[in-house]
Amino acid sequence: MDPLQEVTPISRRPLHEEATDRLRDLIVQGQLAPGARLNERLLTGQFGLSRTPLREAFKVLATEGLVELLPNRGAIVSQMDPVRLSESLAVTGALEALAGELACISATDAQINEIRALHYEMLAYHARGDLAGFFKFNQAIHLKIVKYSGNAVLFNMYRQLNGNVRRARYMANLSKERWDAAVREHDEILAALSARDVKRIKVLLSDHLAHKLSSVLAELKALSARQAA
Amino acid sequence: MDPLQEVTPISRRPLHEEATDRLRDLIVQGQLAPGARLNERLLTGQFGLSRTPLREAFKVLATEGLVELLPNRGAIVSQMDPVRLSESLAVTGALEALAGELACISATDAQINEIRALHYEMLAYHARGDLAGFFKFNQAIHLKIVKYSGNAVLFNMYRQLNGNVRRARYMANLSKERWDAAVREHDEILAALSARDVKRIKVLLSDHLAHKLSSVLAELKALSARQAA
DNA sequence: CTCCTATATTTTGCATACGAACCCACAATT
DNA sequence: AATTGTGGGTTCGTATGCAAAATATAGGAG
Repeated sequence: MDPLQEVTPISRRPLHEEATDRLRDLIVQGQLAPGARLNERLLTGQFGLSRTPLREAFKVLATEGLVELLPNRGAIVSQMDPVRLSESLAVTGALEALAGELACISATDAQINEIRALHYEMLAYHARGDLAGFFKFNQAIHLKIVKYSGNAVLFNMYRQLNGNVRRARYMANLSKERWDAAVREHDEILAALSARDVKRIKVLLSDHLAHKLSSVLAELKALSARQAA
Repeated sequence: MDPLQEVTPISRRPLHEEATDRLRDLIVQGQLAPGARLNERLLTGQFGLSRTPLREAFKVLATEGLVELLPNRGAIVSQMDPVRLSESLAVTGALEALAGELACISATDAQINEIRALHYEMLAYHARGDLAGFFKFNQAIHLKIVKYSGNAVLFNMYRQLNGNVRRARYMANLSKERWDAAVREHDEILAALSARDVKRIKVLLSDHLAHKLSSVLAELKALSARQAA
C-alpha cells in the first residue's frame, strides 16, 4: 500500500453536502418532526449559509424521500405515516434478504466474525436492558450484512431506505417479548450466515423484517392512541 | 372521483424538475455518453434556463447515480461499468420480485388488463422486429407491475435504479434467441399475474431479471471488445 | 360574529454577480 | 530535460437580487 494513499485529503467539503448531511441527521433523529416546514430563511440563518446550497440540499433529500417539495410553497419533512413505514420495511425486507444471500456467498470469514463480535456486543446491551445500545448494534449488524454482500448499489439503496426507517425507531419502543424474539432471530441469522446457508438466511431475514414491521406498527399505533388521549 | 382532480393543472412545472427529466433522458438514452462533462454554461444555453435550477438537477441525478460530482470541477456522466450494472440488476431483480408478489395480491383486474394491453403492444413490436419499440413497452410493463404493487416507496426505489439499467439497454443489442426468450418469459409473467400466483411470479421475475443481466453483460462485453478493436 | 375580499407581507423560484478554485500554457529554475 | 513557478482564462461555488406566487392580515358586507 502506498502510504500517501492513506493521508486524509485537505478537503473542505462543499457547503451543499454539509447542508444535506446536517439536514438529513436532523430529520432522521426527529429534531425536525414529520410535517415540519423547512423555512429557507430560517435555516440559512441557523446553518450560516445562503439559500442556494440549502435548496440544493432540499432537492437531494427529496429524491431520498425524506422531504417533500411543494411547488411554490417550499419543503416539508415528509410524513412517516404507518403506510409509508410499512412500505419502507417491505422493501427493506427484500433488500436484506438479497443482501443475506450475497453475504453468505461472498463475505469473508473475517467479516462474518466481525458481525459475530457486533452480535455479542448487542447481546450485552440486551442483557443489561439497554434499548438504545441494543438498537445501535442491531442496526450496525444489519448494515454490515448489507455491506458485506459486496453489492455497492444495494448498500446505497439500503442506506437511503434506512434513513426513513430509523426515524420510526426514535418514535417506537419495543415490548419485552418482541425484544427477546428479535434477539433469538438474530442468533439464527448469525448461525445461517456462519453456515453460509443461502436459502435459510433469506427466509430468516425476510421473517425478521416482517416481525419488525408488525412490531413497529403496533408501537406506532399505541403511540398515536396515547397522543389522542 | 372528483372530475376536477383529473384535469391536468396549468402548472408550469418547476424548471429544476424539467431540467432533471431532460438531463436524465439525455443520459439514459446515451446522447450524453458516460464520462462526458456537463458544462453548466453550455447546458444553460441549450435548455434556456439559468445555472441555479440546472445545478439542482445535477444534485438529484447524482443521488440517482447517473452523474458524478467532482468538487470544484463540475459534473460528469457517471461511467457504466459492468460491475455497477450487475449490481444494479441484482437489486432490480429483488425489487421486481417483491413488486410482482404485491401486485398479484393488490392489483385490480383493470390494472392487470392494462398490463395485458401493453403486453400485446409489445408483442406487436416484437413481431415487426422493432427493438426500440419493444424496449419501450417492455420497460412500461415492468414499471406498471412495480406501480401496481401499490407500494410507493418501492416504486420510487425502482425508478431510481432503473435509470442506470435503462442506459445499458440503449447500448446493448439483443440476440434473436434472447429476444424470443424474453417474450416467452413475459408471457409467463403475465399468466402468473393474471392467475395471481404469488410464488410463481416471484420466481419468474427473478429469473427474468437474471437472464436480462447475463444478456446485457454479454452484449456489453461484445461492445467493449468492438470498441477496443 | 362569520365569511369574503382586497391588500400587505412573506416566501419561494429563478437569474445574476462575484470571488475562488482549477486548468493550461509557457517561462524560469535546477 | 525535467520540474516547478506564474499568469490568464475558464468554470465552479455561493451569495444576493428581483419578480411571481402564496400566505397572512385587515376591513367590510352579510
